[in-house]
Amino acid sequence: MQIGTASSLSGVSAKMIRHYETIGLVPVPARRHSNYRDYDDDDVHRLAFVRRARDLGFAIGEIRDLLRLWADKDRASADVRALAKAHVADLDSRIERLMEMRMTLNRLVSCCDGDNRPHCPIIETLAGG
Amino acid sequence: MQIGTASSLSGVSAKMIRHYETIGLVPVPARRHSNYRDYDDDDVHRLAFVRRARDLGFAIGEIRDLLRLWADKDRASADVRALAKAHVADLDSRIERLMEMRMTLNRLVSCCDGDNRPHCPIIETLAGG
DNA sequence: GCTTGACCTTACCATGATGGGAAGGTGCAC
DNA sequence: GTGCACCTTCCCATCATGGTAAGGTCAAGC
Repeated sequence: MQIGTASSLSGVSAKMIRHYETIGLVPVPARRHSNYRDYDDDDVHRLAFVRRARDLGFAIGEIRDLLRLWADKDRASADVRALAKAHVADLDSRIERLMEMRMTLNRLVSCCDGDNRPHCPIIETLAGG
Repeated sequence: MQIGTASSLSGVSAKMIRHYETIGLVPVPARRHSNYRDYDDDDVHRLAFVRRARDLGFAIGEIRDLLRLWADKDRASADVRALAKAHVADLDSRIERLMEMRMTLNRLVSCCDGDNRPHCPIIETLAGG
């Protein structure tokens, strides 16, 4: 099938499919005599795998590892689990950081009158007041 | 003062100070005859403002607005408040998205034995199983 | 046979915030 | 007068993604 078909079946844009190919995340597909890329069901399956991993926030490097583990029929599930737990820890710290921002900002917002007068604790805090 | 001094006083790297200058976030400073940039306390104050806003997760475009509001002595605090609330909403959706990822992943991790055997619900889920 | 339109190809540029490095100028202290 | 710390500009890289331009391919319809 052509890249457009593989794209709609996998949920990965044609642009990104080509990109994943150039960075070596997915194998180089066969070409027809038209020079069009030619994908099969396995390719689509792999692309859908990548998309799901991206949806869970895994970075490209981690997805590379996940694809290797997926292909390795003798893998230890402990390896996958460790990778996933590391990613959860990463998510945790990002969430915590964002929540700190939110808490600080919410505190400032609740202190701000929000009227027509210029006095504003938000700006004052940013200004180092 | 030189850019290095302004950098340590404001907490913004010299690299980023120059960057903020080229994108017009901060004004072009005076130059000495050596062609070195020359900053004063107001510049440092503004840079520290930018850094605090960045620390709260504001994007450059929002910081541009905040700087304008800061400079406008007749601003309505409601305008600042609205900007901050919009940013809080943005933080909320990012947090929610990350928490969804974390929840899904944690569920998978808890279903995974994490032993030497290859069977792994994490990989299977990614594979669309 | 020729046109039209949908698809494909590569190549380049952009985002946003930041860092790295190269090649070279400035200025002060010893 | 040399060495060192600082500065300058310019270019490149990240990460994942999108856009656009210029051109090739192919099938359907006239």
